[in-house]
Amino acid sequence: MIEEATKSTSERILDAAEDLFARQGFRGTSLKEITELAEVNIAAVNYHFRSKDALIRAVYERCFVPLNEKRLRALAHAEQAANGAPLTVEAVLRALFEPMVRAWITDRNFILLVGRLQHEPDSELGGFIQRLYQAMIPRFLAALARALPSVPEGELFFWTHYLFGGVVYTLLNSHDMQRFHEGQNLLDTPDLFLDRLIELGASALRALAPTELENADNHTPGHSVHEVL
Amino acid sequence: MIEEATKSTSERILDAAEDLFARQGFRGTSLKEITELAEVNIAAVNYHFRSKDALIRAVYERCFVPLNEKRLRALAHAEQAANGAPLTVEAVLRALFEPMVRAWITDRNFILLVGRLQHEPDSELGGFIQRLYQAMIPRFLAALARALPSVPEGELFFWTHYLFGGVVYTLLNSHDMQRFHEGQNLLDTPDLFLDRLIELGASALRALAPTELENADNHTPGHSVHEVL
DNA sequence: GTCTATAACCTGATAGAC
DNA sequence: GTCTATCAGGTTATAGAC
Repeated sequence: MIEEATKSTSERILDAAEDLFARQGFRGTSLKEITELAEVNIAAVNYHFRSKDALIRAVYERCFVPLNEKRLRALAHAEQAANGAPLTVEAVLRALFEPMVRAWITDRNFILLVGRLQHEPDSELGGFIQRLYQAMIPRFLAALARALPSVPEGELFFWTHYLFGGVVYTLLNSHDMQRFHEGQNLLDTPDLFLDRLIELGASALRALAPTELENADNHTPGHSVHEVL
Repeated sequence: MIEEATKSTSERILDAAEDLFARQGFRGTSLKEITELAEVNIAAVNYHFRSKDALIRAVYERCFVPLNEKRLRALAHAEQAANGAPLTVEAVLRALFEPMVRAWITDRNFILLVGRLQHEPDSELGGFIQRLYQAMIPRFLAALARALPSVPEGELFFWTHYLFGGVVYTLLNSHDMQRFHEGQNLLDTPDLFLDRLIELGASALRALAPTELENADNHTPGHSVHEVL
């Protein structure tokens, strides 16, 4: 996020745009502000990117593509370790949530940009991001369905989406913790937060199938996706 | 949301502003758009409200105050029914969530406006809304602490905030259900959604206190706050 | 590739007639 | 209370010199 002299003009523009879009939104940020923060000429945006809309898409692509790759790689890695056996719910949720939480630690812009997207449901940008997610969701849903075969996929999707939303909201509104309740909170210890989150999420999804036994032999709650990244 | 000829100019402006702010944000909405949708003169905004900022606060006040009143009234009603005994976790969560879900059914602008606030953390508006919530949170936290006395309040707040966030995200991104998974979903049956949500949330909060027994005598999962409104 | 200059337009806010 | 007219400034985008 810090503009270095070595970075190219287009990278400096992307850095500045990411920062300002995250904080102020798309419409709330002018090209003038972006180019001033990036310390480039105002005309450079229209030269390197075609328009403001194209710049927005470039910013999102740079954020989302690597994160979704990490998630899919973490899932593939867990499946490889399971050696053909169905994954535990915990393993699937960890592959889904850990990259996002780790990204949040190093770069809080990402979660802000995710939040911004909730208000662009019909735009061209929304469809663009939708395509990115649509490649990921079937993979994770299939893994969850193998972990909990007796739960209808529709319910699995609905409540995993709910749990996912809680993570986004919690990270997005992390200041609420200091604002409304003094003292330490779980976000100060992301590893502990992840463990508790996965524990809570897994028990919630398991509760959808009261009679489900599920194979618990390769249950590794402390296992981290961190090492594969 | 429908402009009627009988409504006053300031009400027409508030309706139009609420609609456009919800869809486009504050910075993304011009006074010209608002006055055109409201079918009033452009100068009327500065006459009835002092400025655009004051209009935004008026819109939020009109949305938030009644909802928080409903939540507090539902909690007070449940406590009255419990006759001095601690409430169940379910009863507290229902008082917290039901007014929001019911508001979402009739007016989806509200949840969009809530979402917009996540990106105004430092502004004067953020502080304004914070004061509204700050009146509510201690009341609900106290009720939860009575229901689960062995759980530290910090953890109760953190995970209730998480569960709350999941509701906001789910309602805000309700289109995801149709987008990513065909067929019926829980949001088509809000009463069932509420029951499942409260069930899931209560078991999640109870899991924070493994040794907790808790009084389950006035446990009424199907009880609705609807009748008191 | 980078700059200046400028076009064409929209913004919030206000003054003053009715 | 409601209107027109207008202010000073900001907006995206582009044309053309270097």
